[in-house]
Amino acid sequence: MVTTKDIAKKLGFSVSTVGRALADDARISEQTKLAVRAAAEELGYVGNLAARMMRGGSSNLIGLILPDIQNDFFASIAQALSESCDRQGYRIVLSITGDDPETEVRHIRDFVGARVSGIILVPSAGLKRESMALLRQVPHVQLLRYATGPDDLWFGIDDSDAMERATAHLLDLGHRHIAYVAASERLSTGRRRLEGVHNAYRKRGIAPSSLATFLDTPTSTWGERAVHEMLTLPEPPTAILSGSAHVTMGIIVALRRAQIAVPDQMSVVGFGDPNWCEWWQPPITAIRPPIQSLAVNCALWFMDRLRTPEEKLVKSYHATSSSELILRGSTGAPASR
Amino acid sequence: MVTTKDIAKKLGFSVSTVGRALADDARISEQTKLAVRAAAEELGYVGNLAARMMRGGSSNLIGLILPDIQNDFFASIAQALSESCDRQGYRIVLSITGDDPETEVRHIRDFVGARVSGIILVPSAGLKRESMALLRQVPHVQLLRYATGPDDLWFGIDDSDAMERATAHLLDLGHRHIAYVAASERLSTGRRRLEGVHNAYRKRGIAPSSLATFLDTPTSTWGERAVHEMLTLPEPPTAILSGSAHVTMGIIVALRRAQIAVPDQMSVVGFGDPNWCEWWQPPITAIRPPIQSLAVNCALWFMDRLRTPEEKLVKSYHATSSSELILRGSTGAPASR
DNA sequence: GAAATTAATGCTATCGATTGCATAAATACA
DNA sequence: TGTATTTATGCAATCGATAGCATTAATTTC
Repeated sequence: MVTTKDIAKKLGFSVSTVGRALADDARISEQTKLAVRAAAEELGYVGNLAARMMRGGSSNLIGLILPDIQNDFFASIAQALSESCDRQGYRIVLSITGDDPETEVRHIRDFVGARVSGIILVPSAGLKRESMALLRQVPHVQLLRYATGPDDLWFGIDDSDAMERATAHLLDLGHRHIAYVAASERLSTGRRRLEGVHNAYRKRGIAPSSLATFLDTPTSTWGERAVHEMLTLPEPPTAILSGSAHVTMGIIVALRRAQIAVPDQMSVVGFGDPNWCEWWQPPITAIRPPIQSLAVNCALWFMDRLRTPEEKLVKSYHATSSSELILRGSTGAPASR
Repeated sequence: MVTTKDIAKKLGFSVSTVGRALADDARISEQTKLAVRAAAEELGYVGNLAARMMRGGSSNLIGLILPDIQNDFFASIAQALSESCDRQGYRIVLSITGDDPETEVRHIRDFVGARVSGIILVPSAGLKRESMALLRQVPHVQLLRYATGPDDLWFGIDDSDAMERATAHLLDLGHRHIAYVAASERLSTGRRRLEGVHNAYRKRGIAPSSLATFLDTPTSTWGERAVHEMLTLPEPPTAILSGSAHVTMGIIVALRRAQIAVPDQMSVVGFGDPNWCEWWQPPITAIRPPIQSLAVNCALWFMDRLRTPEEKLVKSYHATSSSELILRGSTGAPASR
């Protein structure tokens, strides 16, 4: 590959002069700069980032750790982050962990090895001590999920509030037998969302005894299975709260297979609002988290932090944004029995 | 950050010894190795990739260029590629171009600057000369879309064959007035798919005069608009071929709004088979491209190529995999008039 | 017991870009 | 005309890991 040395040799200059010309140093004559730029262009010179980094420079790389990129939720985040970072010259190194803590450590280690400027992560459920130790070496911020151990910096959704409003909606419609199908409590988001469900009950003075929870992995398969299970209950629910879009899909498909009419026999509220929620028949009432703005805010804040001198850095920062509850056709009053 | 020098100082060894101990060099005594490893662990040493790269080493980074990560199609590719590469120790640097050639050049330039080991790209419609020149400096392979200019290495779907079969399915059902809604011919995939449609007509000796094509950007909005337009034709189609999943979504939503029954009044075949195709009512007949295996094959082939000595490299390689046509409920014989 | 071999480690140059400190030439000022 | 100043450039060290070539000590061989 072409180096400054090649350019220097071609023009009879020293590497210093070439380097300065390319950096537009004031000391270099215009004539020389033009010659150097022309030669660089001609030879197809592209500066070696590794060499630049060696001299204390930073890497313009930001590590992004996500559990899954096929999930619409995370894909939107990747898109928004990528755009925001791009605008400031940062590139994204992608790590897809599949929620596997081992993979997560490996990738974090590589990020540190590559001396990325920072790491934005959606931590896996079982974030390892080792990962935390590695993270301590690099500026980082947590997104969506929150794990104690790394720096206390977090951008997320007010999961509790969102879920509380969804639950309130169902309770206010008169539902008393509600099923909650979601991710296990191993994730911070799982815990918060369940908390929100309970809050809604508590604030209305309704005993949560009639709440049936189905907690496992947030997949459509789990949504389907949960529906089958809840239908065998002595007193089946009249409404379902879903904790994730994949689960919602599983639920509504299973309901249709079981020929249960939505919303007449069963109301459904989903967390997460992919396009098909609007297009489904009936359109699905759903919580729409502000993913886009969340990701953009996080990116801007984080990149600003990367430029902030050490002594001015805040130790702790939590930013929560609140979601919208989009009322559509999948919720209604319970059928009278 | 901790360097080999720090470890050396702590233990009273030279950096060479530390380096060799970490590299498990045979000349170093077991005792020393243990001491060095322990110290490295304790200090939280992570080798500096940049420094390693300076000495002719390669970067374990692979650049991935995609038009859009929110598209299910590309997200699956990213996932599969990421997993395959991970298994061989490669990390993915992500570039989302939004099909903008300017963004594409910038990202490719940065990839070259970062001395990535290779680039896997889905080229944008207007891949610039500058991009091609930069690509010439790095091993690369094209995925899905094919552009002349970069190396003649390509992994893709047999778009023509797939579309031909979908068209044949409709023709064989008796449809003669067919609408084809897809991406413009600026993309290689767009051209090939249209080619396939024509092939089906030709092989059956049917004049393609009754084929109405609606070519633009492959979005759901375009799908909706195209439906509105085709319904105003003097002789509206009895079947629609869609060139992308997004378009399919737009089409079926528009049809439902217009209260046109599928498949009784209108048959629909989509290119691309996201989950909801199966779950929609009626389930959508769709072409399922082997994205997963395509991505995995591409990744394995490419990483193997990265290890191949220069003189043994093939100059040209095209791999096409064929798609499946999944027959579901959205296609049927045309209504008799 | 002297020479030869092996084992364990150190010294130093290298990769490419950057930068402080010379140096050389050209111009300005007294 | 000689010194100060500006302008344009070169030299050499630096960043961290690696690898060829010493070097030293320990052990084996004849």
